[in-house]
Amino acid sequence: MQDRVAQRRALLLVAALEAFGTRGFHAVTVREICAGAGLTERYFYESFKSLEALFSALYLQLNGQLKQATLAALIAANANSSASDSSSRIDVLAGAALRVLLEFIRDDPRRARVMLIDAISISHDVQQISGQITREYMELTRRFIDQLFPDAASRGVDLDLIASGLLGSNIHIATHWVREGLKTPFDVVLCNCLAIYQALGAYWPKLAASTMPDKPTPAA
Amino acid sequence: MQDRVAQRRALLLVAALEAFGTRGFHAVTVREICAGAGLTERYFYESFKSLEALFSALYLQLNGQLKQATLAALIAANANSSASDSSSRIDVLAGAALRVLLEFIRDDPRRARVMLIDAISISHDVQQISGQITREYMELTRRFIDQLFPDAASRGVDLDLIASGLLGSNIHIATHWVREGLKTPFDVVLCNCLAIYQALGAYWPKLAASTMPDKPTPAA
DNA sequence: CGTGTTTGACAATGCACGTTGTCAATCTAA
DNA sequence: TTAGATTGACAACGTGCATTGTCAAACACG
Repeated sequence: MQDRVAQRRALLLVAALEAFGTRGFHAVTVREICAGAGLTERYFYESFKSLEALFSALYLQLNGQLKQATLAALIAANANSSASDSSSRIDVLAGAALRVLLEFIRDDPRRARVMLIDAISISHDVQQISGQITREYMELTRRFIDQLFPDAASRGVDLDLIASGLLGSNIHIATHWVREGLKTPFDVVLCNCLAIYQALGAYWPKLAASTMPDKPTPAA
Repeated sequence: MQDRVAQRRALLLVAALEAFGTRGFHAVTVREICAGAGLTERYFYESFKSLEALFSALYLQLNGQLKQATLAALIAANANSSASDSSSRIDVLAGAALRVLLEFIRDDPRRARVMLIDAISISHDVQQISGQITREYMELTRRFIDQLFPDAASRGVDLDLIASGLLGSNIHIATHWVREGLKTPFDVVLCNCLAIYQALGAYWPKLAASTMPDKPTPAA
């Protein structure tokens, strides 16, 4: 009965989120997962080839949820602000995406451990997946910037790097937030994440205008 | 002879950088470390209680080097630019610190794996250390901002969060850089890292002036 | 020289885990 | 009811590793 198999698989994923999300990937064993899911080892191998495979499945599941929510929010936000200036479109679009991300983490901080911390340090296979997903988010950010400031591809400015930096700032702020027990109010976190986008948005025209002046290069 | 012990310890640290920095902490065994160092297991336990202890020692060593170089560069840069406006002091100070960081990574990318990737996902003990060090860098960044823009502690702006974000952008850009084989030119990476600081610096006065307006809050 | 310490190679132990297998209990369907 | 599939508890095997121990060679120094 394939229904039953899928249900067990789902149970395993729930147990995986609990185990990986609280103790971290490398502190978890197959037996623990099975105990958490109320199943025996046999049913683990029924659905997953290894712990890594389970982790990958969980990671992909979480990312699917987040991506779907993000895209939905972006579409909704875009509809509401089609005729605004660049500055307030940043507020609306980046704000909507950031809100979804932070809610996703706040609603279940175990996700942060899985998606933001462990995913990048496990085996090569998982790093491959995480790298791919990171690139997707970078691409989203890059297009976002590119659309708002078509003149941004000026000399010396690398949109991929800026996008990577923005992504990194979100990731780091979110993990730091979780690590401190979410004690900083949600809106404060959101505002300050957004402030970095806003600052870059405000600064961008200047960047595009100037030729990115050489900095003093004291003794390489 | 205590000289000999210290020398073996140093050999182990060299081997640790190679092993941890290329294959990652969890893919490394005591035996591999010993083989890499040309020593036998006994001398491992002579200097370290466990692989984790070795990793911690390596991590602290690398951070000591980086911190020392960073502070030296900041002092030197500060001396050269004591009488400039805020904007160019950002260029000089943040540029100097960023240059040191990126050189540190470029000169030996294995350090990135140890310091930026693995350190945050290993056992609780190591995470404690890494959290402490992260806080140090955040504190440095925070003071840096605070000094340049004393009016920055305005309503809704959390300097810790901004500092965390800046740190995260540097970390993410650096790891991304390494992951792509350092193919992006050094100066481009530096400029774009710096651009985020510059953007925030330019944006800060506006932030402090306005009351951090409420963003539209579409369906929390 | 020769004694005691340091070194190097490696065997031995023990543990934790992944993985597969056994077997009886339970459920399903005719 | 009964044959066959499904389930659950758990034993069994093999592996890989950390950690400790053995022993002989090399060395340091009186």
